[in-house]
Formats: sequence, structure tokens, C-alpha cells
Amino acid sequence: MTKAAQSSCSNDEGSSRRRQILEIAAQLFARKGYRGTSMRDIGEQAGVLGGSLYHHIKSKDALFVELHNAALDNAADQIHQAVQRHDDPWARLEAACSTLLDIQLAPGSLTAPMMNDFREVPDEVRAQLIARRDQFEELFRTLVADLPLSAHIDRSIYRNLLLSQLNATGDWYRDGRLTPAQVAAQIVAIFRHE
Amino acid sequence: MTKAAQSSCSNDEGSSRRRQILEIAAQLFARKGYRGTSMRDIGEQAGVLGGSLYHHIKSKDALFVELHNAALDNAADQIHQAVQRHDDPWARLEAACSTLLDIQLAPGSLTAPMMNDFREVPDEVRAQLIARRDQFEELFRTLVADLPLSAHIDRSIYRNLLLSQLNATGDWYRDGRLTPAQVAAQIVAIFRHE
DNA sequence: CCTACCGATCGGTAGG
DNA sequence: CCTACCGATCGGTAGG
Repeated sequence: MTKAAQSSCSNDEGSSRRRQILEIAAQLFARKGYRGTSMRDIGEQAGVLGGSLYHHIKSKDALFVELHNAALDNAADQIHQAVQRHDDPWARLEAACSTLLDIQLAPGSLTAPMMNDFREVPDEVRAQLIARRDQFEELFRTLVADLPLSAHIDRSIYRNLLLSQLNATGDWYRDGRLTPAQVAAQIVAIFRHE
Repeated sequence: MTKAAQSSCSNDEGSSRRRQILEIAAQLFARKGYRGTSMRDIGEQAGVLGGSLYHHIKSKDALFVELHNAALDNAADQIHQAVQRHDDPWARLEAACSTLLDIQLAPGSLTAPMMNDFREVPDEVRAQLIARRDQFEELFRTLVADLPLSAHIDRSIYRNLLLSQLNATGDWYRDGRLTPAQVAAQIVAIFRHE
């Protein structure tokens, strides 16, 4: 490819290059955490020096927030679609759990590790992350509200337990023995109290 | 106190000073994480410069491993004692969960956050932490093995789900509404399938 | 326990 | 996108 060809479509090239960098950054953040990933690391994977990334992004903080929110947007979309295919409240919950675990447990997943990184991140960043996550978790509030649970179960605690269970699965899951869907089925089986 | 008095009991002073530093370090690690805590931070809380700490410890890595293992030793001890007071398998499990949550959710807890920090830590440190944690979790393997669970429940998954649930509670628990014992009761109620 | 420092690394920028 | 750099901060050490 000639130099002219490289710069001929600067609009397309520019934004696809940006997407490429975002993907690289997401994988590094997911593997090494926020503090464990330097801008120079990201640059190295992208084939440029760290400082050159600032042509595409404003700051490391903004980059992380953007990736985090995009990951949650994507997860929320997929869960929404999966839930719509069922009517029974337990089936809806299991569809949501299964979809979320599919995302969290995918090799090189981005969503899961980022959601558990809150303490590693600067204070101002954390506030933005928490706000976006609260919004995400609203989806589960509805699903849990529709469950025919026995009266003595506190739905707020129940929801927190379920969500933290889903988020923590990435810490112990090693693929091979069970699929994400099977783990989701086990979780829902345990949480099924009528 | 005179200078003579200060140095008169160098043996005692030395080791109690060390314990003091360990406590300060543990609280900082718990609050800010491994990477988020600098030796200078620890020194500042202890009233000395960062470099001066190396009279009492070998390295930041060794300090963290020591604190982590001591916290697990202490937790294992307390759980062991609590479990011994019961015969019924479900009562024993609930005693273990309640004791662990008491430790994890105590304001300024050290155990909980450190157990979830694995990705933040250098590779060689992580290996030591994991080995010690696996040993700790053996305790729960026995407790789960004794439960009269219905045959279709996979005890290995069940144990992982329970443990990750206990470890994740610190992420959403805010004291006031429920005591750690009440949270433990809710968790055991959900996990109770015969 | 301090002074004074080492080499490494960090996020980020100016100027081309 | 690079060169060349900034100021800050890190874990750790020598020598007293």
C-alpha cells in the first residue's frame, strides 16, 4: 500500500484505527487491570509509541470509561434480546444469567474484569463507572421483581447476591468442564426458591 | 519518654514496632489495593520515610504475602472454632459463613479485599497467594461434602459458587440494614437445597 | 531512622 | 505518528 493510499481515506482509516486501538486497550485492561496497563503497553500492541495514542484519545481515564460503558451497553443489549424470547419469569432470569455469563466467561472477555476493578481506578473515574453500572443493574431489578419468590426472601439482597455471583464467576471458572450456560443453569437452580 | 527509655527495650520495641507497621500496611492494602499503596504511603502513616521501612521488612512483595497469609490463618482459626460448636451440617456451614462474613465485612477489614486482589499483584506473589487460598478453601470442601444435597447438584460448582458469593459480599454490603450474620443467613437460606 | 540518591516507569505534551 | 522531553512517582539501597 502506498503512502497516498494510506491517507486517501483518512476519515475511515482514522476511525477504524481508533476502534482497533480501543479493542487492544480493552483486552489489556481486561487482562492486567487499569493500573497494570500503561499507555506504552497499549501503544506497543498497536505498533506505535505511547504518546502517539493521544491523537486518538483524550486520556487514559477517558479511554477506560469509554470502554467500560461500551461493554455494558453491549451486554445490556444482548441480555434484553435474550430475555424477550421468554415469558416465564424463571426462564427470563436464566436467559439473562446465561447471556451475561457467556459474555463474562468468553476467552478474553472485557466486561467482567472491568466491572470488578473499581478500587484500582481514580476516584473521579470510579464515580462514572458506578453510575453506569447501577443503570445496568436496573435490568435485573425488574427480572427479580417478577419472580414468584417466597415472602421471607428479601428481593434487594437476593438481587445483590445474584449479581455478585454472576460477576464473581470469572474468578474461578476455567473452561472445559462446564459451559457458561451450564453454570448459569446451576446458579439459577440454586437461586430458585418458590 | 527519654531517648534511653526508647531504646532500653529494643527487642520488644522492635517487634511491636514491626507489628504496628504490619497493621498500618494491612489497612492501606485493604483500602487502596496492592498497587495503590506505596511504601511511602505506609511510611507516612507510620511516621517515617518509605525507605526506613526496609529495616523491618524485606520487600513490598514479602510484606503483602505475609499479611495475606496471616489474615487467612486468622480467618481459618476463627471459622474452625465456630464450626466445632455445631453438629448439624447446615448449622456448621452457616457458622462458617457467618464467621467469614463477620471478618470480611468488619469496617476496615483486611481479609476480604486482599483475597480479591490477585490480578493486581506480581506473578510470583500471585502464585504464593493462590496456594495459600486453596488451602483455606479446603475447609469449605469438607463442610460442603457433609451437606445432604440432592444428587443433581455438583458439589464442586456449589462450593465455588458459595465461596465466591462470600468473597463478593464486601463489594455491595453497606452496613446498617443487615448484620453480617443476617447476610450469612440469607446466603445459607438460598444455598439450602435438600 | 534519615539523607540522598539510583534506575525505572508513569501519564502526558510540544513541535514537527 | 515520532522525537524528545516534562514532572511525578515508584521500589529499593548505601552509608551514616
